[in-house]
Amino acid sequence: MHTAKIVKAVYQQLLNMYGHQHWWPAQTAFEVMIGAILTQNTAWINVEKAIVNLKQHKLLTAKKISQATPADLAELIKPAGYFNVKAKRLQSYCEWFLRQGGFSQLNKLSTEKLREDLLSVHGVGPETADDILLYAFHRPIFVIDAYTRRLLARLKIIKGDEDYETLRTLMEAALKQEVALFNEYHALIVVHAKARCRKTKPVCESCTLRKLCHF
DNA sequence: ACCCAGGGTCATA
DNA sequence: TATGACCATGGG
Repeated sequence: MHTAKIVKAVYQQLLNMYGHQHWWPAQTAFEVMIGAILTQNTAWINVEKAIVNLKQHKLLTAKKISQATPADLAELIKPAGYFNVKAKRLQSYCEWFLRQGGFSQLNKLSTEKLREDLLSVHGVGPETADDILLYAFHRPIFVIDAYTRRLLARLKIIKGDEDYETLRTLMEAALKQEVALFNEYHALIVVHAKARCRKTKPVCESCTLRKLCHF
């Protein structure tokens, strides 16, 4: 299967184009987890505003978030959209996090067990769980998002309607199981997607991987 | 005015 | 199991 060769070549190309990204854009592992939930189907710029609000009100801890009223929490995260839904999700997550004993206890779990537990939390689906596993717990899990799916479809590696696990298995099978590599690759895919050709600029001149452009 | 953004859950057939 | 509705702000 030379799928692996293509996947590796794309990584090298993206790295040449954009350089190292040092992700996730957050100051602490806890902030990574909150951001992962807030960014569900939402532009990151809006998530940043919500996180700033949480910081300003000193609510960026598991205890504070779980103790806040849903209405107060919703008000602060408003810029991130879906604020009522996400307020509940943040609280479900923080209650679970505290119940499990926080990082000190969760770090002891195997990656498989931790993933299973994360997925059991209301509001945490596969991508959010994998964001958290990779960027907050530093586990070798490849994050699949809409950009990754489009990219693979564009490269004719997939049709596009495959399920999440199929794509994750595909990417993980093509690469060395290294946290740093998975971290960088997913970040590069997102950065490339953000820098993609716009409607106002149908041809991306600087893009040496034109076939990867999404528009 | 329209489209989409670093998804997930729930109801229906 | 497989679609569809729903959640909602903000920038292009």
